[in-house]
Amino acid sequence: MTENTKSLVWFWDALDAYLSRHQLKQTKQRKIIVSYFLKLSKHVDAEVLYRKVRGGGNKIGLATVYRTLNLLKDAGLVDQHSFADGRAIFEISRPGMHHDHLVCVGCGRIDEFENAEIELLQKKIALERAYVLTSHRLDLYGRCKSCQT
Amino acid sequence: MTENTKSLVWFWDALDAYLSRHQLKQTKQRKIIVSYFLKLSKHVDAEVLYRKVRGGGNKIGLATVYRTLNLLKDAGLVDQHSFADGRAIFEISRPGMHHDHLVCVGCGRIDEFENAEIELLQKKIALERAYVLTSHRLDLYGRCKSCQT
DNA sequence: GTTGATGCAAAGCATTTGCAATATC
DNA sequence: GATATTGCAAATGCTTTGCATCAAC
Repeated sequence: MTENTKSLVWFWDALDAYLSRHQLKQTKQRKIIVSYFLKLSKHVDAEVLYRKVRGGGNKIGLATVYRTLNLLKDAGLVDQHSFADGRAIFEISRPGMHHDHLVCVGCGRIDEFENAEIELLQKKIALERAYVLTSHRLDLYGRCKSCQT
Repeated sequence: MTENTKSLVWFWDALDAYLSRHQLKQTKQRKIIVSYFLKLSKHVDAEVLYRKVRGGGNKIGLATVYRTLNLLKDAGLVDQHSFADGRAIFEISRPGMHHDHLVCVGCGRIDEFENAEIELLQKKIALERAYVLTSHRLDLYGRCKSCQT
């Protein structure tokens, strides 16, 4: 277990709890995939994760990577987010800590931000239009410092 | 020419100009597709437009609908927007009049809104992170009045 | 009669699914 | 040993593309 994953014992615990609670099985591919997922920084995309796993010498199918990611999503442990280019990224869910993304169109880098004022304004807008909000998506696209020629 | 399209002469003019400027041809399928596009209200999706066109007794391929929509997009006459469910919608571009969307997860209805304060806050955030913004996307998902059981 | 446009079917892309083989409980 | 899981390939849904045929200039 690496430095990185060591601090994420809660994640493994929550996953174990979810698995037994749903009589799902603890398999070695799930362990491998999850540990690579945790080793990658935030904003993991399925293809990249798959390549990392394969690169580590494990012969696991892409479908299993997707299935595992979906499992984590169902368990409420990760959030899925899809960007304008069609790819989806997964990140460890930090309940109550909502944030939005700033995506660099040059290098693909993703930064996060939170803004309470914006959230408030969104609620106000929904209220005015008589919508009951379930979620929202705010992505800012632009060039990060190092991609501004 | 219907009521609806009559008021959109500028659209046809701009399209004609674009076509000749790029030595592209004025075809009957383009005319048909565009007139159906203009007849549909805002937020047109390719599949729906295709069905309308076919419903009108025209045998035009789906690919041509997509090609025409992309042409309009290249001409700067329509904007494309894609929602969380993967479908894309096209709408007449109203330069300078940026707006965001409120999407009903129940019936698929789409409302629009603009909020200068939010735009301003976005600019502020980008500035703080040293990003040069190129675009953004803000979608609010929820249930509209008639979908609140 | 060039050159661009169309229709169709095939290809892409990211993701999901069916199914027989296999690992976990 | 029952049942969930895997790997693979095939299927998906939306959109694009290749190509021979056809229409616009």
